[in-house]
Amino acid sequence: MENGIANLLGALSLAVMDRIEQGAREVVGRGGETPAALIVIGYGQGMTNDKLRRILGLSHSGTVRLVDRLVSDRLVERRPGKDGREVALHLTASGVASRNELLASRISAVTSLLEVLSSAERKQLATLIRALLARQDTSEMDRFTICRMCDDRVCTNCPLPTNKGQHGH
Amino acid sequence: MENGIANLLGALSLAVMDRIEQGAREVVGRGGETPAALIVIGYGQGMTNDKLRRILGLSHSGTVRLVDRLVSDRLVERRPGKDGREVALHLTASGVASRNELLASRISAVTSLLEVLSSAERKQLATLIRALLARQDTSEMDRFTICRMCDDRVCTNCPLPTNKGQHGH
DNA sequence: GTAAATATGTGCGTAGCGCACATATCTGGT
DNA sequence: ACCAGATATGTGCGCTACGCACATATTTAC
Repeated sequence: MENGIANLLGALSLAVMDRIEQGAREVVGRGGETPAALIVIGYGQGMTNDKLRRILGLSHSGTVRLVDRLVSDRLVERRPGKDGREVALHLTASGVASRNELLASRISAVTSLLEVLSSAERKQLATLIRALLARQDTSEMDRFTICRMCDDRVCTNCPLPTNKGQHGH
Repeated sequence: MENGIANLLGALSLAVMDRIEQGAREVVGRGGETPAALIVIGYGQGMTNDKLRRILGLSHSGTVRLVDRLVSDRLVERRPGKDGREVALHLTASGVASRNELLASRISAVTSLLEVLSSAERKQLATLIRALLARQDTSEMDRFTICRMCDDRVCTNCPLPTNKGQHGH
């Protein structure tokens, strides 16, 4: 394989993430995995502290403190979970609003880089990225991790597989 | 413009940077902008603290402390600059070695994601990314920032322009 | 009914960074 | 030659984001 393409994708990815993270920090006033946490909790699948920890790739205590910050910012509430041990994380009204701003800011940041391409070029690029993602060997948890900033309002059919390995049943 | 492509590129960029940053942390034992600093200093254009600050997008003091860390790790040396105010940053032998490991780790991380594409698909993708980057309106400093992790051993002709705006002469 | 597993919270330390301030050198105008 | 402003670096101090080790509560399995 030729390495030029890897370097180009690395540079583009850095530029994309710089812009996304800058926008996210402006919207929620926090960095690190905090913006992603807000988005993930907003997916609303009865998120718990421990699931969040795995998706974000943080330590347990780091996740607890992250949720502490979101709670002190009045963006998230801790409610009793089904299981008596679990905590069910829910967005407040203000949390939902911040999350929507966050998603809009992210799409806008990436779009500003993409708009120099023609409509046909963007279609080509979309097809290639979709293929690239679809052929990765990702577990369900990997998928949540990669998609932890994704906009569920525009990403209807995610190309990522959820069945890593797929050896037998 | 359709937003699906922006979301896809955002997700891919996140996956790419996750892998690059994880590898970088394993190689140099440090996170944040420290790996990028090591690469930038290695370009060897008589790097100073202040130029580095602008490229990395950090505060002045943050940059001084970052260099302190690199010096205490024996990867960088502070030498007197041409101008009596400036400090000339130079990699030590061990710094050069770490930088090479860092670059190799980055290329390897991105390549592992790309190798599911056919050779023809990779060529298409390279062409599209090259076009996307070439048409951005970037200043020379923007270029250094975007390329702060780039592998100068494989990136021969960078597509990024260096003449932002280009109003008048 | 007790041991192991699961889920959360806490004390404590560290890395990475910014703000405000201090210091040293260079530049330009008189 | 001199002095004000610009330029470049270093420092005191605090904060955010995070991990490790430990403590606690609940559930599951034998």
